[in-house]
Amino acid sequence: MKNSQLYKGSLNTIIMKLLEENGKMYGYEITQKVKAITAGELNITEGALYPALHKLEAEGILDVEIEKVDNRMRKYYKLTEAGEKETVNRLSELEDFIRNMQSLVSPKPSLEF
Amino acid sequence: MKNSQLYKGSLNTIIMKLLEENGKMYGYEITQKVKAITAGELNITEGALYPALHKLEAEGILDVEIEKVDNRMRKYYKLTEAGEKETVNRLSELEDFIRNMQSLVSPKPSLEF
DNA sequence: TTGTTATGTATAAGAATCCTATGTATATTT
DNA sequence: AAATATACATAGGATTCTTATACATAACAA
Repeated sequence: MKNSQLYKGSLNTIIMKLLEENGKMYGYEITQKVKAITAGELNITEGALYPALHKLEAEGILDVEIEKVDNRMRKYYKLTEAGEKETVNRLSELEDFIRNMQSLVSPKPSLEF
Repeated sequence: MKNSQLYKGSLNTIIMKLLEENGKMYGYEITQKVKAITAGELNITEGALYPALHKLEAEGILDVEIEKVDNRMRKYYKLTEAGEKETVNRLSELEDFIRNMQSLVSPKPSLEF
């Protein structure tokens, strides 16, 4: 896992965005989707994912629905109504964050020349 | 302070980038610079900043130089040679991070239509 | 002159997030 | 038969950050 510390704090936003986009997903599916989208660069560990899902559920952001596929358990998560609203906020925060980090890293050249 | 969790893990990179750009800076100056660049959106707390500076110094990333200005103490930090090399890596990681987060949030539209 | 704000550094206690390691279980591939 | 993939779960520890507190000087406002 080559995850840098930078990803710390972004897991909830990632989960919520993927659920907003895909309707419902189960944990293992989320890890694979993230790996695919980031070309293998970001690997979400189970030790981070499952507690995060449980917490989001406890907070009323996610609903869970258990299915049995191929004799194996799957817990499908989807956004609640409150979760959808909160997702909008989180994505807005993410945009601000990215914009601010880019400002810090690529400062606008001054116009004195 | 309206800092979201997203900034967690990015403080070291921010400090190193600012020092790379400005040569040497002291703690309070860093907080003000960040506040200015982000239009007040990111406020670095002392409780986060000073331990971070001390750790970077202990790791050999930063050198410190104490000055007395206006009867008040200032501790100027600057990158060591190792620190400059490490800064290149950190900035590269930050670029990857931002790119990956943008991929997750703004998925490329599929071309099937 | 007295209080507040700004400047400047520092640390302790706790919260939050994540990683590592481990555990359980079934299905598929080698 | 063994290894890998699928699928969920948690305990222990590391790391990072917030909150609160502390000390000290300078500048400004009431």
